[in-house]
Amino acid sequence: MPAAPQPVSASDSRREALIGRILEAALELFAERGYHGTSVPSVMDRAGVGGGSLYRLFESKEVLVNAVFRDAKGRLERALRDGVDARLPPRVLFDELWARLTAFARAEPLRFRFLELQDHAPYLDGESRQLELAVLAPMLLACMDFQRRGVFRSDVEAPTVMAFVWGAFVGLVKSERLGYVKLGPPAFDAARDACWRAFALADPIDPAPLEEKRRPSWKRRPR
Amino acid sequence: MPAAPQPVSASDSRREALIGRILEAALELFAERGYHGTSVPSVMDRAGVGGGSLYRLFESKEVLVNAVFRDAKGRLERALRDGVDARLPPRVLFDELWARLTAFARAEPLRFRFLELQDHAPYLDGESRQLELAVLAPMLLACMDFQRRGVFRSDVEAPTVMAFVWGAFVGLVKSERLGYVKLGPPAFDAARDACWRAFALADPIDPAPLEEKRRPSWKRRPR
Amino acid sequence: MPAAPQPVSASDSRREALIGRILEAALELFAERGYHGTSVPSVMDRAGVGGGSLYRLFESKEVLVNAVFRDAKGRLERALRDGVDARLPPRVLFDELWARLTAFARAEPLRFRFLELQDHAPYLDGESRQLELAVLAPMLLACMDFQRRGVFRSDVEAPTVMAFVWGAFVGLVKSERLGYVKLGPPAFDAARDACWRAFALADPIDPAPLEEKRRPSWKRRPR
Amino acid sequence: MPAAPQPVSASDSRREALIGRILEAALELFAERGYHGTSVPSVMDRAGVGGGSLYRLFESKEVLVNAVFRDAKGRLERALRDGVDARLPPRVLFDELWARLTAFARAEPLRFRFLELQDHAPYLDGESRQLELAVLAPMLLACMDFQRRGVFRSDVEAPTVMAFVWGAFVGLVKSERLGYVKLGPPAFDAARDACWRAFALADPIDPAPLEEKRRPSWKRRPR
DNA sequence: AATGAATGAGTATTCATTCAT
DNA sequence: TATGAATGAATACTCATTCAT
Repeated sequence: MPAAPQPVSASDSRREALIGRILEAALELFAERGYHGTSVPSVMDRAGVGGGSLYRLFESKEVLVNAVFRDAKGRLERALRDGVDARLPPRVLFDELWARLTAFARAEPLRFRFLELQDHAPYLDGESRQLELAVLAPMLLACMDFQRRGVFRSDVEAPTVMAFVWGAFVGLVKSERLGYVKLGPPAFDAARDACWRAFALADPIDPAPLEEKRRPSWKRRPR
Repeated sequence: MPAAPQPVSASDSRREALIGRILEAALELFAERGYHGTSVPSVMDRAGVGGGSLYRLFESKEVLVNAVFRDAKGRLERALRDGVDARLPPRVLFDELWARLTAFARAEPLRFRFLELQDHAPYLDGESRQLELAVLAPMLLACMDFQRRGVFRSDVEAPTVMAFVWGAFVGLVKSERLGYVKLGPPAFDAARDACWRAFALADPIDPAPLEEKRRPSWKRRPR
Repeated sequence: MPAAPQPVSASDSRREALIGRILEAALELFAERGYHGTSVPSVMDRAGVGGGSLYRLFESKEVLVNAVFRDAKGRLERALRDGVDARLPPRVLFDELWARLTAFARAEPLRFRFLELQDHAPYLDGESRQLELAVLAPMLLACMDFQRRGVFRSDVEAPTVMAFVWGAFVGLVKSERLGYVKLGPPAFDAARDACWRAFALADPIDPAPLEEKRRPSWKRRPR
Repeated sequence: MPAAPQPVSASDSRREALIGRILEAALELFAERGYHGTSVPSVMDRAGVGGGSLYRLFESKEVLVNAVFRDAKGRLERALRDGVDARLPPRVLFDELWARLTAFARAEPLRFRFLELQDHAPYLDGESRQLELAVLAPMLLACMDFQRRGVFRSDVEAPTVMAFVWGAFVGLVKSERLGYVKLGPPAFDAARDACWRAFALADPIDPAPLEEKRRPSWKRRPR
């Protein structure tokens, strides 16, 4: 089960390293200044590569930003999905996802910020938009499942719940970045519980005892 | 009680009209493509003015974007604040603010989107940032008041509550714009109730009977 | 003998005053920053007139600079010519002209500087260039006369003598403006004598006794 | 003794050539139309380079004009200074300098004209102004030396003598450029002698016999 | 393969000039 | 008559992209 394809030759690995440097540099700049605010030469400088090399690997600025997007979105997707057992008890599953999201935002602030900035920007291509859905889909399914099982209320549609929860989380992160609040683990936990209260039906099915099993993946770096 | 100063001459009113056209054109483009993605000539074209005119009224692109920001933020502020009685019962006050926010987002989608794009972007000047706070402050005060009076839980700080609620709302609006969900009044009401549940203490102080008085300003345009 | 034409009506005199203000403002700016470095709006501002007025009186920037040039050159011409008796003894005549030149440069530094800057600039029209000659002609005639009468050497042509003397004078003034030297009347007198020595034949025809009659018009302002 | 550093690579020499072409083009245009009258695109066109290239080598129009100035002033300085023996007999030294100045003005009319246009113009930077003094200093020293040794009169200060002589020379050159006079070697020699007479004391210390040694470097191109 | 020199279309901004009021 | 709002061509400068080395 090769998670990452092995480079087959020295030159391949050089190529990979170069791509990595460029993607990293581009991420930093795009996240900080946005797509239009970032010049290709500034990416070259930061990555320490010449113009020709960059353009051999990415045929245009648009292709580059899409690559950065797919890389970041892919990492987020894996961070949320890998090794999650959808059959966990709802509350545990919910907490697990929230914890993973928190960990990702903490470990990869630039990627998180970059992804926030790009909501269907016109320079994103079809494939990138597909990925958007790929990230949301499993969470959406879980949400629908919760509703079907009576864990979540059904007075709002599942996508709306998703939008709400995702929005609330982004709001917290953005607010911290702008310096309006300083958030530690307890605050994130409280926010998580607030989300749960917002949509959960008061249910004896999902009782307090689960409390001990929570907080499972607090420090893991998804990178 | 003249809310807006009356233009005292024909040339003043022409000037106002021109400023209005430019601000409108700039808003549309900035909201759609962002600051760096919008060229000054494109604003001229859309506003139907020559280059010199725009630069007589706004001395640079930065001044222009700040003017658009202040205009939009000011409208939002007035929409949220004008005629609100902070002494209403908590639940009624909360619903009122939510309704006003909803109405603003509906009536002024471009302005709302533009404001969401700008998170303390480096081209906003001091005065614009002041306004940012001016909008949040009353809501923040209400939130702290709710906590003090035991209406809201106190396990999260008020700014965090604000960030959460604001983020959730933005998440909903953005999601609708991207076509992920279609939201009608009932969905917004449900989201409002979800927010309330997220932070309210189950309290007999704020009893059900208030229910009848809700939904007060559903169609008002905040302008 | 009306030197300046009398304005025949109130509106004529307003017109004259306006023209005067514009010419003055333009002179100051052109002298300081040159033709291309001076914007028409800056002239309007300094003169305190609207764009339309300026363009009614001067149909273009080129026409304006020519008017300034002719005004300045005309003043210089009159300063050098009015009331000069070409039949004075050579040395006296020479000293007289030098004194007038000095007085003009002192009294009208901006005009002098402006005139220095414009050597056949391409925006000067035929009439302006004619004036150039009108200023030089009498001096040139005097110079040729001196040569004919054996007062000046004849190993250089008269125009060359003129160029030399004029250049030397401009050199002094420019040098003072740039702060390289500080020149008082004695220095100008010494320079005058140096010029004389440069071209005069040691002649018993022009003996020392004339000394008393010199320095005749030291304080007159040619304006 | 390598006067100019050898380009160490092909790309270095291409770079030098490009810089040379740009400086040449800029010189021609600045000399003809002045700084403000010359557009950067016109320099590009004349040099046959694209916009980016010019701006890679010179970061702004101001930097460019300073480079042209320094290049021209440096050439003039070397033309006046290289291989001059300050211990030559005064008259011989004076003639030598005059001859070099003449040769420079003949060989490099554009550079001479350009330098004349710039009188401490506001766009010249500190380094350029230093150079200004570097050119004048040796001549000034010689002049002061002449005064100390009783070769030149002392009724005017040395800087004034310099200003006079330099101004006279510029006057001649300018006059020829404008077509007022046509100057050959004899005319320049006569002007030189006029300058000498203007300031020299009649002295037996510097007798006629030196006459034969004069006119030493009439055709040398200063670079 | 990799560089960075070179390009030229594009950007923000200014300014000579016109014209409605 | 006089103003200054309005224009649009032109300017200094940048940047996405190409290509010779």
